[in-house]
Amino acid sequence: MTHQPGDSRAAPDDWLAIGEVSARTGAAVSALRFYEELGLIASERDGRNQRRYPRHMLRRVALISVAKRIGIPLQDLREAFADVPLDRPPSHQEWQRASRGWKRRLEERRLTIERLEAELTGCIGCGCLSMKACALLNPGDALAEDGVGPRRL
Amino acid sequence: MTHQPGDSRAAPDDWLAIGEVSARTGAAVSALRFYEELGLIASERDGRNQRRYPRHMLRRVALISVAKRIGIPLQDLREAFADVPLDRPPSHQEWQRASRGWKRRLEERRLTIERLEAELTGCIGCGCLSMKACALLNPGDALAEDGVGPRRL
DNA sequence: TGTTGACCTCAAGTTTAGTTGAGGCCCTAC
DNA sequence: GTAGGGCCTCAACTAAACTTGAGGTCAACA
Repeated sequence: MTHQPGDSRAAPDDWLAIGEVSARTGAAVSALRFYEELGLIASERDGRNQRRYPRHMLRRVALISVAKRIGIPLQDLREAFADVPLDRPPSHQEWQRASRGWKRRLEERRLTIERLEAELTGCIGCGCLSMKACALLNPGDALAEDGVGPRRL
Repeated sequence: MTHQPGDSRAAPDDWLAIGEVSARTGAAVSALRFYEELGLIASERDGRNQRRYPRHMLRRVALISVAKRIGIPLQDLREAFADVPLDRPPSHQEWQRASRGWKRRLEERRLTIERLEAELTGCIGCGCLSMKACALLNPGDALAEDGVGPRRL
């Protein structure tokens, strides 16, 4: 038979208490409850009505933390996670698909930063005193939009 | 003599009205007033008590917009701008120094993302089903901290 | 026995980054 | 001469992402 969250005979590490998840992921306990409210993560309850998390939830929390760090809003995460099941460990395929979506987002973000770095390198060279030549100030500059390269450089 | 903001004889493009700055930078008028309140930008007033911005302020606003886009909080921007004067166009040196500070911040951010991309590539390869090998889940992982590389990979 | 400690719920507060609205000034154009 | 546009201030509101606090349960430990 399978171990259940309320099953005291279950191996202690099969299901994690909220404090453990917090300790292992670095996310605050209150944040974890909040993510659950948003539907970003899920838990079962044990006999004492306490949350028990399956191990695969750690991965989700880790991704949420990282996304936060690089400024991706939680709403976007919901979409990114759309095809990854909450109630069971994702299959290889499901996880692959989600990972690829993630990579796309990360790449976009990295490219934005790389473009900006290139701009600034130009600025350092020229002192950026020439307002007309500064790509940062190009009106309607791609830096303020999505996915398109700067008009200059 | 130098043109002043209240000087109606000044060339029309020497000083910009808030609406113009908004149009050229993409920042909302209300956001510009807000940035001014925070001390991130500054303006003079013309004879009608309307804000007039020197051209070099466009560059600051552009940087603020970009920083926002990649998730850098405005407080950090204050520090980044600490050595760049508000009241006059920054000198070549001042701008160079600030630009270098910016580059450092951008690089950090880019590296974080690059590391995460590398992690995810690994995950796509392995399906990330092996919880013990997944660097994302390494407890106390550097991804949740500052400037230190991941323990794995 | 009692007192920690980890957990629970629900409501309210906080911070960041603004937006929206009311009420008003001044200039221009019909 | 009045309507509209662009600007002004100040106060209040919003949304995201949490945190904090009050009040309570349960189990283990001294």
